[in-house]
Amino acid sequence: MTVVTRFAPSPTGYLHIGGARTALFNWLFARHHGGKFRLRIEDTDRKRSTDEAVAAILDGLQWLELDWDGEVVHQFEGADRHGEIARGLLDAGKAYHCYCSKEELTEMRERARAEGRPVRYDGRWRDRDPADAPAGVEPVVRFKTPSEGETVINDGVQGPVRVTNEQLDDMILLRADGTPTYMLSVVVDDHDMGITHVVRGDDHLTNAARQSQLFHALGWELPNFAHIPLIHGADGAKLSKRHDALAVGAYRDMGYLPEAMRNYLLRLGWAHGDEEIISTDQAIAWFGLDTVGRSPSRFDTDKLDNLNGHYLRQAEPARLVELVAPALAERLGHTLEPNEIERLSAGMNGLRERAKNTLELTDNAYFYVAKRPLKQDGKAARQLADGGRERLLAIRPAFEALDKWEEPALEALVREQAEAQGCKLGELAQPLRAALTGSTRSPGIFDVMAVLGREESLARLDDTLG
RNA sequence: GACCCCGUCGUCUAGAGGCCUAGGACUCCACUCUUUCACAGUGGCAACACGGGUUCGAACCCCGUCGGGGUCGCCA
Repeated sequence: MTVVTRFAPSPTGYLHIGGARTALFNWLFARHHGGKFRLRIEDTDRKRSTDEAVAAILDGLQWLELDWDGEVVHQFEGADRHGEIARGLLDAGKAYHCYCSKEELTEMRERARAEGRPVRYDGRWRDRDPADAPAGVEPVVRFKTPSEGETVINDGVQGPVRVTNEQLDDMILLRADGTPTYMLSVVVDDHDMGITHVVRGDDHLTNAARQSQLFHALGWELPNFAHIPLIHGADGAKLSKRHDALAVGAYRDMGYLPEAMRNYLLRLGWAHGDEEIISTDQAIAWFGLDTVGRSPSRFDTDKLDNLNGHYLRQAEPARLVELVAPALAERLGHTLEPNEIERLSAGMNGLRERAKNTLELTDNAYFYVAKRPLKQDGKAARQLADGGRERLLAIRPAFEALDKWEEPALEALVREQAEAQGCKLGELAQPLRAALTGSTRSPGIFDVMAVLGREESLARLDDTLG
């Protein structure tokens, strides 16, 4: 059997962290088994679905590099097919028309709640004579839920979950306007698309019982269900708008790398022994539903940052330059010139060691392309004022005379000069850093000098000495 | 409220009856390295929710309590 999974978001908002992880698990599971990963947009609620949301979801998935197989399925396009299925159920006596008004339903629920009874539709139209139908009321179609026995979901993550059937009321299949509901559409689509494994959030667990009843009524084979625990905010509550920066796109904007995001999301609810840094290939090889945890987890930015820093240090300089270039260009007011890009590329090795996201990387990289004369920050200015300028002045000729403007030679020279001046290396290196970078924190100063080159280095030096 | 799920360091987790005086990672602290900041390395703080069973033996099995979460829509 070829494994077919799907990610089925509803396009009512952006792709959030929880959805992203669901997508990741589905993707990983499919890739692990050499199967298919399908994407289906659950847009049966016409009022709330938007094209912008669809675009945002696709965009988020693409950023995370979770590629789907085949065409994107838009659920609503199958409305006719879903309607047919519902009518078939009606003909088979497995569904019926219900003429309850919304007011009636609200009242029913309120009374049930007040009396402490389970809140659900009481099935009042289930066996009623259709001749009783009030005139002018468009009925909904409800599914005749088995009233006795229990429904057992053998969940791939949660294990067997039993729900007594009397707990489940007769769900609506077709709305009064004839459009299918989600409950109907998922079942039909999952069947039609040959979905073998339904991997989704825990919040769908009870839905699985209802859906399983529909599968049975239709005589269709049940897919394997796996309900993964939800991700909560740092405060332990369900992820919501209060927890800012939920959209995966927001993480991209905050300078996170997709591979870091994938690694982080993977470790939320899933583990492979003590492994922490897991490449995507390795994840595909190792991933399985059986090792998915059962308890919800909290989103922890610190860990994400740490992982992002790790992947940043691994990233190719050229790629990082590309990521950093737009923001730098904006700050500079012009698109980067070839020599600037070259300088950034050369400096990236030292730069990427010191940033945990590309925003920080951008800030740290700025001095390489900044126009002279550089502005010194407070601490840097102090370094120069506290005798630093004099010491630099004293070694300036030695720089001028240096043969090879390369890191080892530069370092040797400064060490030599420090000894000659009878000062510590730092007393020379720090003012140098202040003059060349405008800051007291930067990559190794000899690295910086080599990247900057003789001409630029001396020019920056003179800016502060003159 | 009813039903369902969950409960190991602050966080993510390993653990599938003896290998556990509970391991790793992040955070935090100290030290080492060091021209700064980082990185890296070393060390440290820190957990089996509670109460009963079962068993020679329980973080692991059972029951209860408490706590957290989810679902109860003509939303998905």
